[in-house]
Parts: sequence; C-alpha cells; structure tokens
Amino acid sequence: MAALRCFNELGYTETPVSLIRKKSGASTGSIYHHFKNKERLAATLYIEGILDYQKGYLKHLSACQNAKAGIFAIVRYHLSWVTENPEWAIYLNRMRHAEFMAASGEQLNKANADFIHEIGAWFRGHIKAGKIRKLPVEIYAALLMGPLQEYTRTWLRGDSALNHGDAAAYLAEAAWSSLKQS
Amino acid sequence: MAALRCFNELGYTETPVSLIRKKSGASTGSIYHHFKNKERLAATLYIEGILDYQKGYLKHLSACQNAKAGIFAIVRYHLSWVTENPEWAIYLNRMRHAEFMAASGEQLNKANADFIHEIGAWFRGHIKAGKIRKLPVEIYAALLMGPLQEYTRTWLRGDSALNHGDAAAYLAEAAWSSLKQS
DNA sequence: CATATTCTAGAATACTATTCTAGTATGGTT
DNA sequence: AACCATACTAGAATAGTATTCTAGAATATG
Repeated sequence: MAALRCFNELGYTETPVSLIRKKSGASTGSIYHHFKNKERLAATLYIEGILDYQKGYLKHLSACQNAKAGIFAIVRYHLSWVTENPEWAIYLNRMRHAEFMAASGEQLNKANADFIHEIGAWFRGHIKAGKIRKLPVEIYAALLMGPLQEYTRTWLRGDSALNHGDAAAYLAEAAWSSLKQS
Repeated sequence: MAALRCFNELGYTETPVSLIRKKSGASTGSIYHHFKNKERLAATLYIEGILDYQKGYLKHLSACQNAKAGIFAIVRYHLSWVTENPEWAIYLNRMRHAEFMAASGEQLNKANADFIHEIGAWFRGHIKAGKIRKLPVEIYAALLMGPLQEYTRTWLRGDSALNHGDAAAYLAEAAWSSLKQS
C-alpha cells in the first residue's frame, strides 16, 4: 500500500489524505468508500501487518516441542521478520501506541486475544512439564518481548552496528535464562 | 498542563487546539505565542516529562556504588515513577514513537544523549570492575529497559492485577541475572 | 439484457490549525 | 512618573485538510 510509505516517511499526522490519493492513484471517493476515515485506513494497515507477524510467530512457536528451542525460535523469528519487513516493522512500531488503535480495533482486539491465547497454551504446556518457570502472565511478555521490542526499536532507527545474529544470541540466551525452570 | 489531560483522553490527533484553549483558558494567540504549533506543544510536554524521569533515574543510579544494587534501584525507580506519575507515564509511552518527536527534538536529542552518556559511565565502571558483563550497548538497553517498558505498558492499560512490588522483584532479578558477570 | 450493487470521481462542505493585526500587561530606564 | 521595549493576549481572518455528497461508471447477478 502506498499509504504505508507515506506514513513512514512523513508520519501519520503529517501525511495528508491528498498525498495518499496521488501516490496510490485513487480518488477521494474511492478512498472514503473503502475506509471510514484516515484513522481507519491507518488501522487497517496496522492490522494487516500485525496479522502477518503473528501468523509467522505462531507457526514458528508451535513447531517447537522443546521449550528452549521455542524461545530461541521466537527470538530469531522476531528479528528476521523485522529484517525482512522493515517498512512494516517501522510502521507497527510507531503505531503500536497510537491512541486510536485501541479504540478503532474490534478486529485487532480479537486478533490479539487469540494470539495471546495460543501463546499461553504453548507456555502452559511447558510450565506443567516443569521446563518453564511459573510466573505472572505480564512477566512473560515483559521478559520475552520487551528486550526484542527495545532492541528492534534502536535497530530500526539505524543506531545499531550489531548484526542480528549476534543480537539474537544475546537476547535468546537472556530470555531463556529468565524463563527457564532452574 | 491541561493539554496533557486532553492528549491522554482523546489522543494527540483527536485533540483540537480549540479544546486545549478551553480547558486551559488560554487564547489562540497566547498558545501560538508560546508554541510554534501543536506538535511543538506536544513535544514540549514530552520533554518536560522525560526530563523529570531522567533526573530521578540518574539520581537513583549514581547513588549506588554496588552494581547489583544499581540495577535493582533502577527497576524500582522506574516502577515507582510510573505509579506516581501515571498521566505522564501514559503520555510518554504514547508519544515515544510519535514521528515528530525525533524531528522536533533538538533539545530532546541533547537530553537523551547526556542521559545515555551518564548511564554509560556508570556501566563502564562496573564492567571494568568485572561485576557486569561486557555486552554491545544496544543489548544493555534492551535487557534492562525492554522488560520495564513492556510491563509498564500493560500495567498502564490496566490489564495487570500484579502489584508493583512483585513485578519489581521478578524484573530486577531477571535484569540482573542477564547483566551480571557470572 | 436489465437491474442492483459496488466502486470511482471530484466538487462542495465543514473543520481545525495557523497567521495576523491590534491591542494590553510588564519590566526596565531616564 | 513618563517612556519605551518587550513579552504576552485576544480573537477575527485565512489557509489547508478531512470528510461528505451527488452523479455517474464498472461490475456482478438474475
């Protein structure tokens, strides 16, 4: 979508609908036929990206029987998805906290809930099996995804000289050692 | 500032300057005399918040001679600042990724650079002393702040039943074990 | 082929940010 | 105290952008 490039270059607020019109060749009427408004357009874009990310995430996670392998796979997957879809990653990263995502996201909430639920199932299995520590839910997300998000953020800004392979090693090791049952 | 409440309630884009006018009692002219435009107003607010956060951060960190104590202090500080300044925390959290922060932030970049520099100094000391592992810079931020940001985010959305004392314990322990020289 | 529905155009409208002009307080200077 | 300069306030005027609306074109359906 042309809107993605516009939003990434200029930012959501700075991108006039007229620019999206030009870049995409669509008319005002057409745009407003497909999307209720600019926010919804942005939200639709966001959802498209996040669904793609989540789909791969679950695929990689559920492919792992082994707890440690699962955690490592997630870290590698996250970094490679970001590397392969930098435009999307930038956009998702920016829009994640956008006020209207929460409101405008019936579909998004559903997707997120399902996503969390599936991950939860995987984790519970390994917790019962004594491979992963029993921790409050919030803490899993914080320990596993927090460092990934933070690293990704600086990497996307181009502030990182580190290659993803090395980063993956550090981050996976750290995540695993904080989550594993010791 | 009244603008803070408006932005938090409605979101930046959804908040018309006219509303800020009403809530704050200031006139259009007055607002535009003090701030170049709406973005700058938002950025000024952001900077005010982040400076307060950073000031306390450095105070707590530099008060600790001991590496482990420092890491634990940061975790506690972060959580208590967020608890005590939820409005600010919500705002900073949302605006962190806002496109215009980067651009509109001469002053902000300076503040961030100084902040990073001071933290770096503290870390380097403890790395030399063999207390903290030698890791790429990006990784420190990811491992220490990533989980805090992620946890904070869910807590601010009200999705967490966990109390901060418990959270602090988990997060501090995890951060320390991934950073310490073993 | 007829008809209904979806989609496209682009002008008209309605907001909202921002600018401008004129004026009002304030603080310093003689 | 009178004067000036500067900082600030007001609110109307302007400009620019999102959104709506009306008419018409394309596409699907019976």
